[in-house]
Amino acid sequence: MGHESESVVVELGAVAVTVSDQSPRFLVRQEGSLKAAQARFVRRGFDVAGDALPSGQFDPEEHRTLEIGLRAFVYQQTGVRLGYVEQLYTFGDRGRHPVEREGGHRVLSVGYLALSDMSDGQSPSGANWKSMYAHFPWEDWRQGAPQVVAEEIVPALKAWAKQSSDSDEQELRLGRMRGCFGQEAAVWDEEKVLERYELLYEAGLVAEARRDGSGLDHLASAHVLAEKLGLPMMSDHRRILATAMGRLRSKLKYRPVVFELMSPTFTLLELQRTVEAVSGVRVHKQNFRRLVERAGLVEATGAVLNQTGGRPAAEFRYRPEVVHELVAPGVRVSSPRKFS
Amino acid sequence: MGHESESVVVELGAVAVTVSDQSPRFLVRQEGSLKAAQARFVRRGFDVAGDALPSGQFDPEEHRTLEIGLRAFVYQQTGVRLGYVEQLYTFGDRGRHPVEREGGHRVLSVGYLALSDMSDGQSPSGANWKSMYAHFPWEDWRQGAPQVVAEEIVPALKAWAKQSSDSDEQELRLGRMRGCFGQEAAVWDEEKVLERYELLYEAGLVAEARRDGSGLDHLASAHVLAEKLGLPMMSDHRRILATAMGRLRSKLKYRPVVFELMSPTFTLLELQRTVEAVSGVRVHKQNFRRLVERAGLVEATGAVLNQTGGRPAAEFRYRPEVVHELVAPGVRVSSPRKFS
DNA sequence: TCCATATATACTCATTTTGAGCATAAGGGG
DNA sequence: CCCCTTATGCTCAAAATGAGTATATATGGA
Repeated sequence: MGHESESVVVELGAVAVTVSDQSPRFLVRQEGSLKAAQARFVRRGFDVAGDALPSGQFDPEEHRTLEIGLRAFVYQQTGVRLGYVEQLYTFGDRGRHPVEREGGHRVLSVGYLALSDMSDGQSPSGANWKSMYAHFPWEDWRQGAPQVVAEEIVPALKAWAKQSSDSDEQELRLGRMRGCFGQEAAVWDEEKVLERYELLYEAGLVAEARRDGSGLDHLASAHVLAEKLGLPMMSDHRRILATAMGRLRSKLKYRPVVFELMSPTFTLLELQRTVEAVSGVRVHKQNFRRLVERAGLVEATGAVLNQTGGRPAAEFRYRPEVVHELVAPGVRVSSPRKFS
Repeated sequence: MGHESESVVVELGAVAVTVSDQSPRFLVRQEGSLKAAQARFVRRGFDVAGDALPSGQFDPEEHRTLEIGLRAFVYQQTGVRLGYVEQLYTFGDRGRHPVEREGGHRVLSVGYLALSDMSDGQSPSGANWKSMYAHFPWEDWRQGAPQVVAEEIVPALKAWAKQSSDSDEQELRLGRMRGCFGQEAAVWDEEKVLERYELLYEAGLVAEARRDGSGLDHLASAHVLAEKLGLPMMSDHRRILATAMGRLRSKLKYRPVVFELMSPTFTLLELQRTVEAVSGVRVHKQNFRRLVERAGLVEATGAVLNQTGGRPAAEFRYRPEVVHELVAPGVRVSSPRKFS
């Protein structure tokens, strides 16, 4: 076993999230943005349909830390300078990267979650922000359960369950379906983004599953359905996206990370809309305000904004001191049964 | 920039945790357990005092997934077959690994957290389990605030704060001290294990800081203090340990992971003691029982155990079904003001 | 035997937190 | 001024939480 065979190429990739127009969005790589040196490595994946996350090959000579490398790639490929960044997960299963399938080096991807305020003109022109829910249409429950869940996903997963010859396995699949999509006794849990995507993948319903060959072609309608299940992405990037989205929704509740998505000052409704956009569920306005204020997360600037369409709103700013105080609470979303 | 310079060596390491004798413990590598092929790589770190976590170099030829490689290394080096495993963090800063300092390849470490039930004879003879609190004596608040906090850590951190020439920086340091160690208005937060270790490292108080050269030698008593601040470990393994401990304490509260540390059946007091051992705080017995039962985490087996020293206890088992039910809750620890 | 001492388990009670809704305030546009 | 909209203050019941009290049932020894 020579040293050569043991070496591994490390790819750094970012899911950079922002919220605009009440939609969570993430950054994709611009074609043509790659330096020649990187292009060879990165282009390989483009034979697969769909956008790609900004990413590049970690260079130990150039990058003192992984994060430094990541920021450089994102800047090169999108023009965006990242602010808040946290590590998500390291993906390393054989065969998940297109380069490997062609017999190249084994590729390890270190995924990052980044949060940015890209409101009004903060985003460089040309930065390409894609809607999260265009790729995960079943994740947006702000207007109630999305049609696609009841009309497409649940029936298709029931059919998939039936296909198993083992009746225990059938029950297991149905149980997963219920737990993931809030059917029957189960309740919608907005954090299970990854579980849901993986279930759909395993059932062969999303485009990537068919592309990767594990798709179930017995369903004649499979390709029609896949089109209703959101836009596919290059390689396993949609899975990475799902990981990021789940992590973000979860973190929202116990750390004050929403503020990384806000401009320096904001109204409480703007804050609420941002939380709702990310979590995909609506919250009770008065209780949200109570929670945020009681936790000491914000303070009024004193200014009043009257372009809100109704009574003018007080302007607030984040109070970063909370982090050093007693406990640092996040913004808990607790979906009310009825919408306000 | 040749291809060679861009390749990276990936190390897989595990913090395998169990609880025995009311103490959280973790697995360390046995010297002499290494295959010759690995020894060269791994031995480098041994010039630094302290134990090492089981770890080895990821081999893309041999290991289809990172987890498979990890399990193999832990088995080879300790004889333990891991059960529950989750990824912790990928460490990649330049200079953190001894091999790099000698001019070798850049090393990336993917750290894992593993949980095992190693009660009564489950652990292979020779497996070397070390007490967590021997390395983090300030983390065990089950008997109230540990002496070392008030007598050593707080004064030393105050002294460290004073040293800064900038008075803003002084205040910042004091604030971190209070937040980390629950002084004054702040409350002890058992999850901040990593923040605390990093603060002590930054202040040059732990042995590793002095070893790595960032120690503050103006304090004549520094090496005396370092001995009271727990056993050091090889390389940055104590930092990885702190990461694992913090993650575990946090996860305990929202996922039913304690049961990975329990034997198949147990009494509620045994379960409580395990939670307390890991979280390092005591909980109210009656309320703990109420929480666990109400959440449907356990069910009585019907058996009764009367070797408990008092009234016989009912025997319980974990009910894995909860995970598929409505919400999957963990075991929230909420330290009461007074101890029962 | 009977008591002291453990632990086990059931229940109570006050306080807080949460979910939900009502009511009023204050802008803009007809 | 009326009406629509959003902002903000306040109430209220239900649920969760923190802290006990009370009682049950073992063991070990006086």
